[in-house]
Amino acid sequence: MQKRPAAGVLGSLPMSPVEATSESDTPGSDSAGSDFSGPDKPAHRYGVALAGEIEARWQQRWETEGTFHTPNPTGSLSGGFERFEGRPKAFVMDMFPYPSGAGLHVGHPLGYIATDVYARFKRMTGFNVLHTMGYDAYGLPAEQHAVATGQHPRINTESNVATMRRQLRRLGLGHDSRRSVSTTDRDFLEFTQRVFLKIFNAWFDPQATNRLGGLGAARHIDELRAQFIDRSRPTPDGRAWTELSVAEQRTLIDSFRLVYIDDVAVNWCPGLGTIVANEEVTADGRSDRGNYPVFKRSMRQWLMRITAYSDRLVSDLDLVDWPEPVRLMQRNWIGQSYGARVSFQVADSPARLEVFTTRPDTLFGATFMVLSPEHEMVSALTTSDKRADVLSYQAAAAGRTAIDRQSETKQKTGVFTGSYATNPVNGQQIPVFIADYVLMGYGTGAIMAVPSGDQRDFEFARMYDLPIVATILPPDVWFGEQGIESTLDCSKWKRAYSGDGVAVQSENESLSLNGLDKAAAVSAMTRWLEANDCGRGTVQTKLRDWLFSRQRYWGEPFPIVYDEHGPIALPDAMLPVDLPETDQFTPHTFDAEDASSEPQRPLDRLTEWKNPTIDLGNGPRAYIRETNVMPQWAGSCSYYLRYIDPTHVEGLTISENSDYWMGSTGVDLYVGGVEHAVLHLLYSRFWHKVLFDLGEVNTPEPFGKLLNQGYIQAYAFTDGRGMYVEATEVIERNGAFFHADEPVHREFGKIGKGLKNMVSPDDMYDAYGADTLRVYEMSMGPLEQSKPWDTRAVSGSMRLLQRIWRVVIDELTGEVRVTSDTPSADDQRTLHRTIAAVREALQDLRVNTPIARITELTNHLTSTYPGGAPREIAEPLVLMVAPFAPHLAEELWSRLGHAESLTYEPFPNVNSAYLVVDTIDVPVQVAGKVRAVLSVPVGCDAATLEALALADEKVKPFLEGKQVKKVIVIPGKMVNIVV
RNA sequence: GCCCGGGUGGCGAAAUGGCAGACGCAGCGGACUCAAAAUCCGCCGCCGCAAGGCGUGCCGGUUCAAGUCCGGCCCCGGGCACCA
Repeated sequence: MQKRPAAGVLGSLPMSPVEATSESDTPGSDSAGSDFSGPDKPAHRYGVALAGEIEARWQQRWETEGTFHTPNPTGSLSGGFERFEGRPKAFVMDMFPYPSGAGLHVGHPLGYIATDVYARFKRMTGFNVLHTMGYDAYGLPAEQHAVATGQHPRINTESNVATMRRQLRRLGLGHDSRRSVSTTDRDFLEFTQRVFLKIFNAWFDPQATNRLGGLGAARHIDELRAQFIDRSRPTPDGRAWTELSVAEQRTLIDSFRLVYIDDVAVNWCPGLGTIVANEEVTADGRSDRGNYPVFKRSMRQWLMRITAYSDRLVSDLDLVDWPEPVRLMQRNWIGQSYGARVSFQVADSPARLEVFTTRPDTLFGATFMVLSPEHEMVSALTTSDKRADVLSYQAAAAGRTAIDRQSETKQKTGVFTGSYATNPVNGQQIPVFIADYVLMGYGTGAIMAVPSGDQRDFEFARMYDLPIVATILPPDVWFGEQGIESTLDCSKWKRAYSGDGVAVQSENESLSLNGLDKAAAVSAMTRWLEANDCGRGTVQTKLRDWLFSRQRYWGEPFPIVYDEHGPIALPDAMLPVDLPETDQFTPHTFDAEDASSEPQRPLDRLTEWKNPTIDLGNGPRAYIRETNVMPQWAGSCSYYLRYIDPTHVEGLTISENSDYWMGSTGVDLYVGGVEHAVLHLLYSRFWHKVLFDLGEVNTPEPFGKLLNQGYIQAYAFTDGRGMYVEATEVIERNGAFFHADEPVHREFGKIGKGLKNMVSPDDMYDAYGADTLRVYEMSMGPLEQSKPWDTRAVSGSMRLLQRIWRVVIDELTGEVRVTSDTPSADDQRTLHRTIAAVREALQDLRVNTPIARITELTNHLTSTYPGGAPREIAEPLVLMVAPFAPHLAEELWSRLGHAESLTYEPFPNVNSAYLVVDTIDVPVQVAGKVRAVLSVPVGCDAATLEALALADEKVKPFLEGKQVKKVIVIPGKMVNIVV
């Protein structure tokens, strides 16, 4: 799930540099760290050494006691559930990471700390909390690393997972380690294959009523077969089911499945021996890695029918509490447009050309047609005299990638096929062109061109001197902008008019749109098309079915074998289909220019594995295994369900457990980077909806609340040659920056080794401790916001923890020094205001302001009670800081005499009696500017306030020589004297 | 080009339409110290000696009152991009 470029770069590093960093001398630790760890400090001051000791001790105790083991209602993890009976649940998740070999930098844990703070707060407010962490461990970087080193990817992957687990353990995250999964674990692989088979053994019935009452639902494939058998659904050619051969039956059923095989256009890179994703192709049509040519080719691939769910994937976005930008991105990605399909009769031919248009109301203005160069009917439509032109245009287009085409100038190109089609509304014969501005991947790959209403068509028409007919009357203001008189003579127009307006020049014997506005014209035309059997209203989506096969080694094998008729799903009992052991994970590569080469998948070479003899119920027989593997997204689609029942061996989960943890709205909090706003979250929602339709889960959406954490960025420095220099060695002098006395240039960017501004959490553990890192990251600002890392500023968080320590512990003796004194009313008021603010903010996942409130309370205590604060205030303070700095809080709680971990200790409650005050300050404004502050009793009425304000000595000078027009009094808030 | 998000001190940031800058970093001054560090106390938006004036990207509006609401612009960041 790692963002692609990062995974690609970081994943291929030969070893974990983090191990090396943390054991050698760490930049920054000597300058910043020694401030807190020098030899002359009081013996029991909270410094980095003491923090490290406390943290290691509590991490050990949590592990030994299973503090964060969360019980399920039933099954193998149900021990201790009684304690939570009747309590609410909270399922708190991070997007799990790809275990990169480069280890973590300080930006990674931001979200993990935030979910941990929230999870700990929820535990202290009575919730049963499911919180753990997994690893998305299949994928390309590990495979590339294996290719480079000859070492099996599993070895490297497992060592990277171990490194990350170690780094995260030191953060003190309250994860239930029993539920921590890696997608490459054998159990998890089996789980993924089971989910795959649920989807494979399902079809989408657009007529079925789904569980939300809408139309369209997945059903088990056997129900489709039953419909064919009992003839409630006719076969395509009308024959009875029993009259079909076994092969025909299989092919028919397979064509309905949610997972199916089809020919699709892919980016084939012979030099790499693999298909590459669109994002991996450079602007000049070469591979991102290796710089080999990439060819657009059609290949047989596995696909998932995600487009069947387009409507629900859009409409159910209303059911989730997600950031609006993410919902928008999903809607745009799915890209539904409402319009019509229109069918054009080809002249002198029985063939028809179908197009999609969002503007059927402009059909009278369609004066030519354009097909994508790859359209399947191009060859049939091309007349012999045009064949040479068409073929050369097609060849030129094929040699260019989609990206290449787009980067071209706006100049439209195309060629005439020699054929004409009939405009169904006016019988005109209109020429058919091919042009690469029409994309094969959208709609039908063909358009009706309305040059008066579409700028692209307009440019094309001008280029090839084609007629332009207005069907909408543009408003006068539009003509004004063009600097021309209002006219329907489009030869005078400078551009197409695509806006709204009244239809003109749009009538035939049975239809007139003239005078109608756009909406009325669209619906009138759509009705006419349907009545005359040459079109219908439809919704077109940009979303394509999901290309699900990869020609690689390090991924999940399909639980599929083939016999002579096609693919067969293996039964659950034969799962998992393990990835076979081999030392050849390199894809076979070809002459980089050989576009006609065929991919040879790594698994194809394992002939013994590929050709098993299996008994599928009719005796042992030879089969051929599927040798594609699943894409990396597969492992991340359903992992939240595995967290629920990590040891369960039948089906997907125990339904009682998934019902309990998913509740009515799904995962209660899902935190991750916005880079997954579309693909991961869309694929995951799709799988979940299929499982929902099939009754495997009972929420329509997997993730009820989503939050995107921002990035942590850092300054980077370049020298005179433009080379990056080690950021930790740069010195600031009078606003300028120097590295080894040479001036350097400061810029701002992602943290990482590339920019030589890497800051690892290990550096921070060594210089300050994990609690300080946690507090600092939470105090930096709102979680959603990107913000710059500043190692210098970390010391402020350290100082806060030192002061909290000092509230409870005598630095010189190490003795607890809280008193049994009765706190003053002022203390109580400060405390309870803090509690109220912290509780309210944490409910909303605002993590920075509670730290400010806790700081204020701490400062109040250290200044009021330099020798030790009242226990009645100190204990709630310790509990409030616990979600942020859990090790420190546990240590203080324990020293305060509590035997149990504070994990489930109730979070302090607000006693509103302490919030009551008898006097308040009311600002007095004159003409909107504050001139005085009145100290008045609570409940002071408006008349008294007004009198006090007008009589105030500070106010009087501003009233001199002026007429008081009006006095606005908001009792308890404000007095404003208007002059 | 279209669609989002955001512009507040030297820096990170706070602020149900009601005292702009809480809290922290950096900086300055003081206490302690032979000294330094650490710690503690104080100052810390800009202009001004002061009184005071000016300040939340810019211009305008609504309101007794605008960082906050409305309209128009500018800049920065992100997403999509010949989608018919």
